[in-house]
Amino acid sequence: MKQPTGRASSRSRPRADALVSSSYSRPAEIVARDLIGAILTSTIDGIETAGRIVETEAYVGPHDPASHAAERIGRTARNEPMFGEPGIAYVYRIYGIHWCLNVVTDAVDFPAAVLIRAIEPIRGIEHMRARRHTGQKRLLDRDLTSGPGKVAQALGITGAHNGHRLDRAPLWVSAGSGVTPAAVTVGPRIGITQAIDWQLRFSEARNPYVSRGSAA
DNA sequence: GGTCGGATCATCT
DNA sequence: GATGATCCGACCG
Repeated sequence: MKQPTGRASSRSRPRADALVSSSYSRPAEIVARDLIGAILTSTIDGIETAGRIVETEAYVGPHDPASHAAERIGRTARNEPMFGEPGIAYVYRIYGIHWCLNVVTDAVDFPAAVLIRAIEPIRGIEHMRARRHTGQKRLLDRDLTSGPGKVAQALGITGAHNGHRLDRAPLWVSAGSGVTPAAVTVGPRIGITQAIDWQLRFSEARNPYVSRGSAA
């Protein structure tokens, strides 16, 4: 769709409250820690939903054997966004069923990313419930977004958002109220078979919206 | 409370 | 042809 000359649409203009690109130009494990407490908002399909990030995982570079861009794999069509600009989304399909949202970090041509594993719903909760609803049972609030596949489904995130700059509609990250280091729990990543002892999962301590399997 | 298996497909060997 | 940064329902206790 063409825009009138001299005026960008709100869809392509950065949000004033969005985190700036330099926030992401740091090692993934630093960004992953800092994103705890930040706000993730989507306006996909005309529906606004938002949540507070409460759990992340860092995939720190080619030396990280659990990364989609590990050295042994190299640069491929799938992991290409991880080599791109810090602050863009890397969205991939897993198990043929679910979508997972990552934020690309560090530097161009250095593949690193932060997986958004869980958020605490803030706005559009009934829309999230409608998107997540599958069976007969009404989902508890804490089951709406307590896992990476759930976050994507609740917010309407799909492969269509792969490579999207996360400082603007329809999907962006903005600063939250801030979380002290003492309130962040660090532990091993989940669902991987390589580097299982690397302490690269970050979650807000005692938050009921973190995924199952998260350490106390 | 915990564990188990099926769903389902893009990606890479 | 095998695998996977997951989820959910079924079943057991």
